[in-house]
Amino acid sequence: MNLFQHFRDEIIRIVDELAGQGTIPAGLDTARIAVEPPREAAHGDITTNAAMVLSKPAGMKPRDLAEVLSQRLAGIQWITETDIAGPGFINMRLDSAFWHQRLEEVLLAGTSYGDSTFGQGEAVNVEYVSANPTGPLHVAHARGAVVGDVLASLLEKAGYAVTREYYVNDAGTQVDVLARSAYLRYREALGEKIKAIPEGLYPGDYLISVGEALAKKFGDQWLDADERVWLADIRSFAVTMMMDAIREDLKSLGIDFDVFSSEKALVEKGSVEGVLEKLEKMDLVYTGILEPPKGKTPDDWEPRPQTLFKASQFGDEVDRALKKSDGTWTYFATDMAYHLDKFQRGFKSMIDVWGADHGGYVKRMNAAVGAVSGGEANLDVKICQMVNLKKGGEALRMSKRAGTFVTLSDLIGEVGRDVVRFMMLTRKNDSQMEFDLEKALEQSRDNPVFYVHYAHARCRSVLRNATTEWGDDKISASALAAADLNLLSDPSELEIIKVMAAWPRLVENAAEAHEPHRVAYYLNDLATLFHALWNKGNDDATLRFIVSEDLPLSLARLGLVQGVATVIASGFKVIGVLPLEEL
RNA sequence: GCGCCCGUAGCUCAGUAGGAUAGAGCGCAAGAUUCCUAAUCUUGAGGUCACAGGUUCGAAUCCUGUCGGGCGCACCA
Repeated sequence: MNLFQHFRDEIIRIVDELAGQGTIPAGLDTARIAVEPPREAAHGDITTNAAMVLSKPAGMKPRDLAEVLSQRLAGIQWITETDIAGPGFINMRLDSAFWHQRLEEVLLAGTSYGDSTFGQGEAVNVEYVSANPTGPLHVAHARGAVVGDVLASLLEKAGYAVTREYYVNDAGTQVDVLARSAYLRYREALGEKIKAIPEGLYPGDYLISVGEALAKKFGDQWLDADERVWLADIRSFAVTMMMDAIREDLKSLGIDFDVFSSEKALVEKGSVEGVLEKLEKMDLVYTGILEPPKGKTPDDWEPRPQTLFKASQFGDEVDRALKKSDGTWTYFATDMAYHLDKFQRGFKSMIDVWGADHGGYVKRMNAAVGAVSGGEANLDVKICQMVNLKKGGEALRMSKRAGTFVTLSDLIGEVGRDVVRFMMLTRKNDSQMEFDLEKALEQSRDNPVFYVHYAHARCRSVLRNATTEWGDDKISASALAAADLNLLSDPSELEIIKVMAAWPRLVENAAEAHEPHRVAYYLNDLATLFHALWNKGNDDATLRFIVSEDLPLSLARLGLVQGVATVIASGFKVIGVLPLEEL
């Protein structure tokens, strides 16, 4: 349970009661009432701004209203103490038995602790990676892959019905380039000497095996054939191989999609004509000439009449082209059709995770979704800023042209899957990030992945030791849940339970804000508290987890340890990292 | 020139939909250590939240402008 939500419900009930009695006006807007942990632990366990946000509409001074609310709150179960502070905060303390119950709840729930019905089963589409099927994934894709995947897991945990989707751009000119590049390698595989890869084709070595596979399957039939003869076949063959490679890369990151949507299939189905028709009916399309971009006019700029979408009616700066000057669809047109397709599949809530280089595309896509859904659907685009790879403080230069760009599988090979996943969440998605390969492998406080792993391993170690001493049946999670947890009375023990009890709230808030990085920060905080508690046992032997001569106390403390391990495992599950038994 | 993102301790960054006295790690100084190990912890110093206005009970957070950095900027994807 989200305990803050619980007490918020209680406060709203009291407000209604007071309104019923005429103490305060009826029909006050309670939406802005928040129940939160206070910033300072000294202020209590929970705090509410209710008196401050209601004071104006209620026509009362904040502190007077706080006084009234506070008296009622003191009668609520588990609230042992209320206090009015500052401009009108109501601070409350909760009975320690309440916290012991929370620990019991953790132990009974296991890693499903924090699961919530907050999302009420709402369908959410999370689209991420969607890299062009023209080569292997590289480091820049890793961040989007992890952010999208963990966000999806987080939303699932918070009670949304999530679909993980990959949009395969298998219809544009870039896959023709891929086909031509593969054709070159095909001729190479049949014995022809290829000197330099011509400008405009993909030079990567990864296409050599595509050429070989083509030669093996199709023989020399296309050796002297015109492009029109082989283009479609080679294109689809190469795209399939690229997608297989990409799926393989994603699998090594532990990522699996529910749906791969093909741009080609969408186009062939006539979806783009469909979206145009829909827009025409709404009078959102016209033929016109766009102004040159302000300031810097491209050299080859010339006025061209094009089919345009009235994006400016939906918050974009200018209207956007749906057709190129040669009459073919723009990428934007197919993308619009794709998002309409998502909407028609029942998604009113869509999240796209994109790279920084697509930042300028956000407004028009939001405009597009607003238009095609008639304002019913919502699109949130998460832009992942660049990742600068470093090794021992020195920047690793990535250049496709020089062939030195680091692939995703290189990165995973270097530091491991779990480290990549966790490290990608150590920054907000819209902040740039430095990823130091050496630091990521260090076993120190510097490395948050290790630090959290270490806390979990320490928990497991203590539990193993206890099992040796007292046997398996006493130390299982369910047995520990039945222990007398009220014996946990040290402030540091209660403090760590309070942080565990905040996990359900964090899941809901992070899911609602679409901010998966909060999970990583939360785990780091929990690990910090646990390491501190551990060391207290070193300073003061009476605070150790295992006190041989006191079985009941030990069992209660082992319950705490099991709880910490459980919540860490629960968070790791969202991040997609396996907790370690030992290091 | 325009748009988006960012600007918080010496460095790298959080800041929980506007809350109380601004928070971590690293680095620096001093100390601790029989459960997983000095791979960890404790204490301390360190801040004009880029700058200037505004909104209100209350702003690092919202609005406007300025400065600085990143990404992008008819028809590519």
